[in-house]
Amino acid sequence: MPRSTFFNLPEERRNRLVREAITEFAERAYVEASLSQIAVRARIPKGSFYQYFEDKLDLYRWLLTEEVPRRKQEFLGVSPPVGGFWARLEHHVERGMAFLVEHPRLARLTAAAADPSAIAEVRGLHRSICEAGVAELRALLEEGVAEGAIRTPGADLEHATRLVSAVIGPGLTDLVLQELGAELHEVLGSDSLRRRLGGARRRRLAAWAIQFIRGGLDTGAPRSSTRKRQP
Amino acid sequence: MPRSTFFNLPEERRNRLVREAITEFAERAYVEASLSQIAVRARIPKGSFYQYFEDKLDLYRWLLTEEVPRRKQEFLGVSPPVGGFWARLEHHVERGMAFLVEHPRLARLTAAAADPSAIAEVRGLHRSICEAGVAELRALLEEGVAEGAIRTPGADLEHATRLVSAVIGPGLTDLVLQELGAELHEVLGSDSLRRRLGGARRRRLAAWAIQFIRGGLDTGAPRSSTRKRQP
DNA sequence: GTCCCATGCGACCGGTCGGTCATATGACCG
DNA sequence: CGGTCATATGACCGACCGGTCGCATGGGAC
Repeated sequence: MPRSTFFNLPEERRNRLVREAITEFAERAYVEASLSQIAVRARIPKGSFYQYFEDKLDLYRWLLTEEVPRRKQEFLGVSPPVGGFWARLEHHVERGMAFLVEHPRLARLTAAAADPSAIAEVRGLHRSICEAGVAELRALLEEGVAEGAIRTPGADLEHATRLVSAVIGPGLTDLVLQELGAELHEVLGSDSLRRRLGGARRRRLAAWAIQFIRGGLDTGAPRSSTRKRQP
Repeated sequence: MPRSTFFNLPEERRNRLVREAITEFAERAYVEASLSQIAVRARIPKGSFYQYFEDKLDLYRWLLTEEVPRRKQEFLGVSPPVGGFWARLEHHVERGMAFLVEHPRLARLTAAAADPSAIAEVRGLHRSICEAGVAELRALLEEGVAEGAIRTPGADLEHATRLVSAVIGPGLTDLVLQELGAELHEVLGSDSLRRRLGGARRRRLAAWAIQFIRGGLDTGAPRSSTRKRQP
């Protein structure tokens, strides 16, 4: 966690630091990212940085576990659970795409949890973020089971969650980039791409993905309901 | 490409270098990987390394585009196209999982194509590998369309390919790791995990994944067949 | 023998990194 | 005013990196 001095910082200075840190960690993996560069770009002496954070990992961890999720929540708002399960899931997916389009750098930081790393602490951090995401999705799918929208029996819900997670994570990201006709790195420089991928197209894509997932869960799961769990 | 001196090397020395390079690049992303470490572990002076390769990227590129694909082909063998489309796809998926289980390090190098990188050349290399993989899968799915096994009209095949790719790529990898109860990094140290994930369980998982994909393609695609392409 | 040349080799180079430390600054207190 | 204390600062540190360079070596050609 940041030191108290960080939170006492004049707002403009603190914002500069956070903004440049997000940019750096969005464009470069943890090891590639350079504190010196962040400091220079934020016009904050490196010595001062260490008054605000314990070290590089402290900053990274705070971004991934506090700042980015906070901003994501802010963007998503509180979405009241309206409509049937599939409509809710579709809405969830569409909002996720909207976040990717409106805040590419924040979305990239969220996705960084899937990056490999040779540093054990970073791996652990990424892992915990991944698992939290999977748990959230599993809870959502469990609602679908409870409502009878999904016929998957409990034993396979874990597997189903993983596949669905891959579809709405890397799969949809890939698809969105394809639609934009751009690479991730080009997209990061832009603050907002809403002009290139508006709500209508996003909703069409989301509906399409939901059809894919719905079909997969409907026919895929029940046939393997008799498999045994590993000991 | 490696220099000619590399291919003239005594076999044992060359194998040591290749083995240690594969290990290093499997465990660490490109930027994290250290030539010095590879050289030390392969007991080859760093000066000598530069007799064999232009630079670090030359080695990495050769591994990703030549050596690893060659070994993968060797492992997969020439699989004659027998059975219907879905049976063939299932076989394809099962063999992919087998490769992951029997040669985790090689499989990890193949998957490295999805890693982000701030180095333009590395990004380009990764991108070309990814696109090649997608093209291969698309060709396969086109067979399915030709045979009438998939009802997806042509316009959406590109999108469908991307989602299927996410399922059998990151999705299945995640699922396999879940089955193994291990993290990727733990798995890399082992040469073979066949005792922990044998053919029977692999086939069950593959069949499960195919059901998921089949259901997704059957119901998901046709409904959006009327959408317009972007200008 | 002597020359040549491909290859082996490790000390060395410039550069960047994450992180530290001695000092400077300036607000507040007596 | 002098003293104290939190904070600001940038020169500096040791480690490591990818890559180079000049010398060593050794097997033919003659």
